[in-house]
Amino acid sequence: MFQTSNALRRSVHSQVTDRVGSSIVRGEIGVGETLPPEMQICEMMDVSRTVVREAIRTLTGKGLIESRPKSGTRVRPPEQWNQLDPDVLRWHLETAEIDRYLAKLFQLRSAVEPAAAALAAIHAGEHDIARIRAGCDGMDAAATNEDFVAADIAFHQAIYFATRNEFFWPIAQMFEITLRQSFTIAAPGSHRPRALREHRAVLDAIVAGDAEAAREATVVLLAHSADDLVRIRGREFETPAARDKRKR
Amino acid sequence: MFQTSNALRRSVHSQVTDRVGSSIVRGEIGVGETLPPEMQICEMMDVSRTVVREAIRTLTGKGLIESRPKSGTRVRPPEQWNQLDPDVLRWHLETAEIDRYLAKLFQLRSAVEPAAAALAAIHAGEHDIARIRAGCDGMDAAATNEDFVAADIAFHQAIYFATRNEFFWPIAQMFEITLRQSFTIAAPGSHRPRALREHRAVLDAIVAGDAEAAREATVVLLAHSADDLVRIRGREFETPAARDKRKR
DNA sequence: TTGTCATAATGTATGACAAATGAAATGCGG
DNA sequence: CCGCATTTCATTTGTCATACATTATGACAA
Repeated sequence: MFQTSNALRRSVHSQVTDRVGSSIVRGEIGVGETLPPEMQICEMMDVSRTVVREAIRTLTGKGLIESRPKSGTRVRPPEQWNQLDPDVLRWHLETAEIDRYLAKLFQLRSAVEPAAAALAAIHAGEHDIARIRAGCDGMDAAATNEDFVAADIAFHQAIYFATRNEFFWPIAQMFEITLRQSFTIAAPGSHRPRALREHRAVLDAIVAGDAEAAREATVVLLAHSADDLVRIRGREFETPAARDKRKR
Repeated sequence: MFQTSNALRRSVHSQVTDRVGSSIVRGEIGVGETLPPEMQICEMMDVSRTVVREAIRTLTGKGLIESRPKSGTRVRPPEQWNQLDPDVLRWHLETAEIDRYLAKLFQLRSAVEPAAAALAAIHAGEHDIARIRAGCDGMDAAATNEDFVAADIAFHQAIYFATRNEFFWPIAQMFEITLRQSFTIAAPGSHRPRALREHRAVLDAIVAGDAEAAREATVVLLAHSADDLVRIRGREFETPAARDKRKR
């Protein structure tokens, strides 16, 4: 391991994009403020203006900043960021408040994944089902915890792709980044048998083409997953339903 | 109206980004194929290499392409595109198959918005509620159909922001683009009273802090909205539940 | 208040060189 | 003469430097 994952080898403008983007997301620059003029950034990071401009272009494309002649390049309000962009997400995860972000992502997942399973039950083709089944089998055969997590991720991703709805795909992409973190911490080996059973239930419902069954099975799966997360990492991972139940 | 919306006045690299991105999304270049060398694009569009490179950088940031020295710039598989990116979405909507894309977006909306309303019921602050209420009032007071749609959009957006979960925000952003199209076509004036009543029901549930009620009210609202879309634009807008019901 | 202008920042153009890599050319042993 | 490894070459992207164009801000003056 000579490199920080895949960050060191990359091109110069990627590194600049990372440094600037990261400092924006972690709030070092503040909404509405302007970042230093391009030439000044060039000097600070010892790169050419070409590189800085291409980095700025990338960040503009992600909605983080907007620039005008004379007035400079300003940080846009976070409501306009592409929060689902993999890079933006990664910069978020570098923050100290990882648990809060994982919890919020789990909220989104809880909203989307049952519907994704229902759509998968309707639209999945042979290839899709093969991929989902491969995920199940991989979880079954997994020797190490790492293999188990990888298969688990593949399973869930396959469901998103099986919706045949491309707007679900980037959400799956995103989960790949985060599930890897939350699962490795939150999946105690003792729960594997139950997890496996619940995954197979989702698979069966999709194979049968039963949308409602697939939705319900996914809800159950996520609820138990949330229970684990609550137990291990705290109440932030609670679903609204569970919260209501506790409050009463 | 001297310009094609806001496309003509913009910077040169934005225009190049649009042209290239659009032609990729509409499949003129094909997955895995390489687009022409930078210099060639420069000649074709009569711009400098600086501009072309910045456009390519933007598209790379959206996941559409990846480039390597010597081998050129290739189109990545659509699974890796940031399909929720506003630009990518816009390029999609230029396609002939608008209905299919609107239908898919509605599927995502049906999945996300009930959960968003539930979260809003828990987390909304005074400011959030004021915005949601303003949306309702705006719908009530709307003279023209355009005003009505604008208020409607503001209402739904406010709910997404009220979740206090930034990962829901870009989805709201996206809907702003598309709701404007589907609503203007699919909202017959005769249904306004019912729509207004249902919107107020969501608002009331959020104000009361009742997550489950907010979810249910949103489900109802969306179901009726889907009915309208099905009636006007076709079966593609059907929800899975409605589809099951019809099949039985 | 209004209009004009200087100024500072981004936007665009051009030319040169570095680095990487795929493919052709080459050399060697069989 | 053929097959395989090696080397060389050429093409394309990546980076740098410089110059000029464009635009909007803020100050100044009528």
